[in-house]
Amino acid sequence: MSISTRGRYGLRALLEIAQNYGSGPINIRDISKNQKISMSYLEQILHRLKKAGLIRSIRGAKGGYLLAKESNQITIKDIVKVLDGPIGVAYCDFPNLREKSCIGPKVCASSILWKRLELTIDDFLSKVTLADLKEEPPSSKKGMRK
Amino acid sequence: MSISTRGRYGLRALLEIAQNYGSGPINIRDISKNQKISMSYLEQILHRLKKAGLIRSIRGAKGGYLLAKESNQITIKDIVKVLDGPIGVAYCDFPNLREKSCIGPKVCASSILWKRLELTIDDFLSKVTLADLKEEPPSSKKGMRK
DNA sequence: ATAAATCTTGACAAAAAAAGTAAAGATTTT
DNA sequence: AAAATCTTTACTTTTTTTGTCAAGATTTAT
Repeated sequence: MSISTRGRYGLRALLEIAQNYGSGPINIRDISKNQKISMSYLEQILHRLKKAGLIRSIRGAKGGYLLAKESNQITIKDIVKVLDGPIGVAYCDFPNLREKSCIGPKVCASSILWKRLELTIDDFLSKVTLADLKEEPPSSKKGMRK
Repeated sequence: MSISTRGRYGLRALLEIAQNYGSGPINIRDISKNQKISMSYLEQILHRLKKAGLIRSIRGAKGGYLLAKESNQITIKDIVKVLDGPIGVAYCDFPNLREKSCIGPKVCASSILWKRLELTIDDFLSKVTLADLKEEPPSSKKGMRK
């Protein structure tokens, strides 16, 4: 009942990228440094996020990563789904029974419970976007660090 | 983001025990047969549930397991907690930094998110009890409560 | 054009967690 | 006393997670 480190790292990387909006693409090396995640592992994670259409990349010198959509269009659910797989809390414990598709009402009762839990989580995660978590842009009086 | 098989099996075993209310204790062998879970594994699971005070056991011939409380006093959260451990969706990724307890606002934003998710799940699971999932005893009409 | 920076991809390995098995022992009822 | 049943611990296997490594492809700046 927990989020994998891949999921957590992915969210942090995305926040880093989102934060950088307006300063052009941010490269893996910087994300790695700021978030203390190894470059190799980051490559894997970012590749998944890219394949899923959440970010896009620019190659070559001065390249890096950018959000593929506005940060308020990217939900946490999207991210978790890409990095942790679908939310599936539990599937039927007897998917392969020939005689009937389900062993009986007791099992069904629990299956239904897990399904409802899944929907609850899903609902929560699809209502929060990257924008909700993003720091305000460092425009005003406060000195900004790069 | 899923329930372990131990948790799922445990819930099913408990439903089996709850179902049997009024017919005295039910033994491991029967639960094992009905739910298709190995006796050895069940022993492990039931022992945890007993230690946690959710069920009690009667030894010797004609012995078996009983709920330790009314089925409406046992929440799914109780069960999951015993079998899957506490819900903890995610902890701080940098618990050991000496300088400060947190690396910065970006990390905090995600930590807070995971904490809120945790509370959401927790809330859901503590509102459902075994009684809500239990089948009606065979004599009565088939009423479905919410 | 070329070199350097950067993303891309696939294979592999170490570590941790989950799932399950086995067996000897203790207790109680009949 | 025997049989049924729960108790407990140790161990093994399997799966998942968490990464590392390395060669390759692409693009930009000069």
